Amino acid sequence: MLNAAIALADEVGLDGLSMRRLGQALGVTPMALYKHVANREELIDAMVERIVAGFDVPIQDDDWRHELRARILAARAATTRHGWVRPAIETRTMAGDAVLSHMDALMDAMFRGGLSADLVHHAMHALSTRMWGFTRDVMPTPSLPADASTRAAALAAYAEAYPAIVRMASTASQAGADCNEETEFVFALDILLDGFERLHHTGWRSEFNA
Amino acid sequence: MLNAAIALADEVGLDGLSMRRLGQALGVTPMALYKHVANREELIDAMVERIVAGFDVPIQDDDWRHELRARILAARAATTRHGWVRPAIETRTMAGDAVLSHMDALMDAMFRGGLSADLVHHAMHALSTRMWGFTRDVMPTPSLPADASTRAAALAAYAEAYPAIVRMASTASQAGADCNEETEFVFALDILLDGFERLHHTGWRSEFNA
DNA sequence: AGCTTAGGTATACGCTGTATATATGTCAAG
DNA sequence: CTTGACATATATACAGCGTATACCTAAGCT
Repeated sequence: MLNAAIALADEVGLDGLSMRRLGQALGVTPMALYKHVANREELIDAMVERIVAGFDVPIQDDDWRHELRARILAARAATTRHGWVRPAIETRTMAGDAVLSHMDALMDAMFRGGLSADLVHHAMHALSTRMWGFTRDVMPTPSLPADASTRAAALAAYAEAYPAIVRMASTASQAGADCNEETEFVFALDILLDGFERLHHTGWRSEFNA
Repeated sequence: MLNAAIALADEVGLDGLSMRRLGQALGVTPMALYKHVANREELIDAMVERIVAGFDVPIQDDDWRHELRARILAARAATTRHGWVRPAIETRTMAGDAVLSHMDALMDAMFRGGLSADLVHHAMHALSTRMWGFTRDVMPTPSLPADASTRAAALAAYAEAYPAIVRMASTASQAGADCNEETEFVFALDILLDGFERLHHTGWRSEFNA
């Protein structure tokens, strides 16, 4: 049943995963599902646990920075394979075993690297959902009309109202293959990891502990 | 009507804001709302625009880093006053005028600070929803039983399964007043801004542009 | 043989967004 | 003063949702 639910969610998304549809996919009455799961939320909990438990982390004993990176990129590989995982994780209200294990592994790596409990704590918050390998993308901006004549006018009006956006959007880097979700994700992740490392080396302490 | 919708959402959350309830709050049939708004999504769009347009940014011409910080903290002040804004922004599929203006202002500050279009582009992605002043918090972990005897056993089992979590959770910093959403937000924001600045000074370029 | 129990079914309730068709009240033009 | 247009509110209805409740059936154990 979990497999069927995951397959269905892969196909129709989290919103499309209704108890009725899942029942239909299994050739069973919707209410039959409630013999296996208390309610829809619990079903989604179990689906998330299944995915998180399956994170494929490459074995390596390297420094903490590399381990964190590897674990998070492993999470990313799994969570991007299943589009529904993002909204699912974002709406979970309680961590399950697999979720706790992932978090524990990240924190353990930092502890082994010598980071203070203080810094580990803040680092986890700073990572936020990035520890699961995803971020909300910046909101999509309206696209220009296809028609050539109206397009120029629209672009001009656009450049007047939002000059910085247009300036950025018209650079080669944005138009080129560089604007890639994976690249952006790693860029931000490395800034955070660099930041943690720097604070660690300079003996940072939170105000509360200073 | 927008005011009523915002007031209702403040009270019952975004999910609680149904067309029927809003109609009731206005003493009007649900379908009456559709004379003013195409559908529920468009209503939420308008609500978000209203909030974003009301960001209260303190005037200052300082360096780009301070301006970004001030704008984002202004956004945070507004979006945390209304709990529904987070889920609302996260589900918007297209940026409106106010949203574009906010993004434009952030990018403009960076351009005036001399950052390359390349870096500005990546920085915006790295900020992600943080540019609106919020982050998903790390998932809540189960709390220990209140009963003293079972509590000790639960804690022991917990420490066995998730040693790093327990180690972190049992430090003073976490138990104390330091674990504060605001503090965590600023901590992560400053790491990102520091990172942008550092990359700017060392003349970073994306691989694509290298 | 009889009981428990796991699993499936049927029906129904209250909730959602919204399509469609109809009514009302205001105001400008003839 | 009437007439028609337009903005607004209404009434009804449909398809979907999660799930409470009650019932049934077959397998397994004592």
